[in-house]
Amino acid sequence: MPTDDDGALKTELPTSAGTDPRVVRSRAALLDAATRHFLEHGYLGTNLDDVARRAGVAKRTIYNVIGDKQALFRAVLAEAMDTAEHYSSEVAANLGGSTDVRAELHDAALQLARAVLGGRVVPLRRLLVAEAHRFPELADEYYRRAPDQVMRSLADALQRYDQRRQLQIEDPVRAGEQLAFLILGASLDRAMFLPADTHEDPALVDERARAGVEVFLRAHQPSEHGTNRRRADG
Amino acid sequence: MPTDDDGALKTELPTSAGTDPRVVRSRAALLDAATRHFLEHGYLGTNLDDVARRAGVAKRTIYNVIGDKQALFRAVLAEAMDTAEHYSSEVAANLGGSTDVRAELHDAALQLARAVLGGRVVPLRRLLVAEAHRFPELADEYYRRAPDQVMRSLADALQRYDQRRQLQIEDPVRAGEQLAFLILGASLDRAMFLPADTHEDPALVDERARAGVEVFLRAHQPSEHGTNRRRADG
DNA sequence: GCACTCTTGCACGCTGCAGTGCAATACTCC
DNA sequence: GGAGTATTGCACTGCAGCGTGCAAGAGTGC
Repeated sequence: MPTDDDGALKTELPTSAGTDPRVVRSRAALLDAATRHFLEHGYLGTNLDDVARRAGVAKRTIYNVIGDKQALFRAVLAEAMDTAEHYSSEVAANLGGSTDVRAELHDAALQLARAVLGGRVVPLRRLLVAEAHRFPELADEYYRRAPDQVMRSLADALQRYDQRRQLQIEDPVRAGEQLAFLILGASLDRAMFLPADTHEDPALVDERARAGVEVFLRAHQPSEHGTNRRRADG
Repeated sequence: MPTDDDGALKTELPTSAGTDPRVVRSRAALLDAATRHFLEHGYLGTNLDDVARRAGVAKRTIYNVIGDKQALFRAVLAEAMDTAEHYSSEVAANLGGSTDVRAELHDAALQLARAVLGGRVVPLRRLLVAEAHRFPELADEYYRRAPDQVMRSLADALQRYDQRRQLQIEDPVRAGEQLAFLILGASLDRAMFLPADTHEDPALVDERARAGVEVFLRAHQPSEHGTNRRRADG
C-alpha cells in the first residue's frame, strides 16, 4: 500500500488534461478560493465575484475554465471528497497488523479523531448536510466514501479480531458503527454546531477517543472460559 | 416538575400579548409555513413571497406581525427549540424510577431514537448546522437545550444507577455521551446526509438503539465480587 | 519572433428577492 | 352598527448576483 509522504499533491490526472499552464494555474487558484468560500458561506452564500477576486483571477475565467456555479461547486467537492476518502482509507491501513488489539485501536482512534476534528472535515460535513437537498447525490457520495468507508474498515478489523478470539464480536458491521461513534460521536456532533473558531480542546477530543475505545473493549472482551454464549441474530 | 399532558399547547404567553385574533391567526399561519420553508430550503433559499403565499397571507403582513426575514427565522427557531427541548426533557422523566435498569434504558433508548429520527429533528439539525456561521447563538442554544440536555439527563440517571451499584460508571458525563451516541449516533449521522424522503427502515433505527444499550450494559456491568477497582477521577 | 490561445477588464442584461407605501377592504370588539 | 385596527393587493425601489460579449493584452510553445 502506497504511503506517499508528499501530502501536497493533488489528483490532477483528469482535470489538467488540457495542459496549458495558464489553465492549470487558474483552475488551482479557483478551486482553492472556491473551497474556502463554499465551506465558509455555503452554496447560496458564495458569490462568484468574491471567489474570482480571492483567486486573483477574472470572473470570466471561471466560466472559461470550469463552468457555471454548479460546476464550480461540484469541482470543489470532487477534490474535497478525494482528500477525505484518502484520509479515510488510511485508517484501514493501520488496522489488523499487530496482535495488540488495545494499542492498535487506540492508535486508530486517535488518528481518526484528530483527522476528523482537526482539518476541514467538519466544515465539509456542514456544507454537505446543508446542501443535501440541493445536491443529494453529492451528500450520498461523501457518506459512502468517507464515514461509511471508515466504519466498514473498522468492521473488517473487528471481524478479524473476532476470528482470532481477541475480541468477541457478534455483528461486525454494527460493532464498527458503535466503535466509530464511541470514538468521535460526541466530539463531532458538538463541533458541527459550534462556530469554527470555537475549537474544543484537542486534549478533550483525544480523551473521548481513548475512553470510547476502552468502553468498547470492555464490552467485547472475550469470555475467559471460552464459553461464548453467542445468540442467534435477533 | 410539571408534566402537562396537553402536548398541543404552545408557549404563547409573550407572543400573543396583543390579543387581536387576526394577529394570532396570521402569526400562527406564518410560523407554520415559514417553518416548512426554512427547514426545507434553508435561510437563503427561502423567499418571503412563497412563505406568505403558503400561509395564505399578504407579504406585507409578515412585516406587520413579525418583522423582517431574520426576525421570522428567529421566531421559527424559537418555537422549534421549545418543542425540541420539551421532547428532550421527556427522556429524563422516564429514567430512574424503576429498578430494572435494562428495561428502563431500552425504553428510553427507543423513545429517544424514534423522537430524533422520526419527527422534524433531523431537518432542524440540518438547518442549524447549515446556518451555524450566520446565527451562531441559535446553534449554540439548540445544542444546549436539546442534545446536551439529553446527555445530561442520561448522565444523571447513570450516576444514580452507579450509586445503587446497578451499574459501574466512572465518569457519568462521559458515559452519558457514549450511551447517547451508541443509541442513535449511526442512525442520526446517516439521516443527516440522506434526503428526507429516503427514510431508513424504522426497525433498523430501533435495532441500533437496542444494540447500543446492550453494548453499554455489557461494558458497565458491576463486577460480581464487589471489588470495584475504581481509579481516581482523571 | 510568431501564431495561437487564454486571460483580463469592463460593461451589460436579466432575474430574483427583501423591504416599503398606500388606499381599499375586512374584521373585531363593544 | 360604528370606531378602530389589521389585512390585503399591488406597484415599486433598490440591490445583489449570475452569466455573457468583446476587444485588448499577456503568456505559451515552437
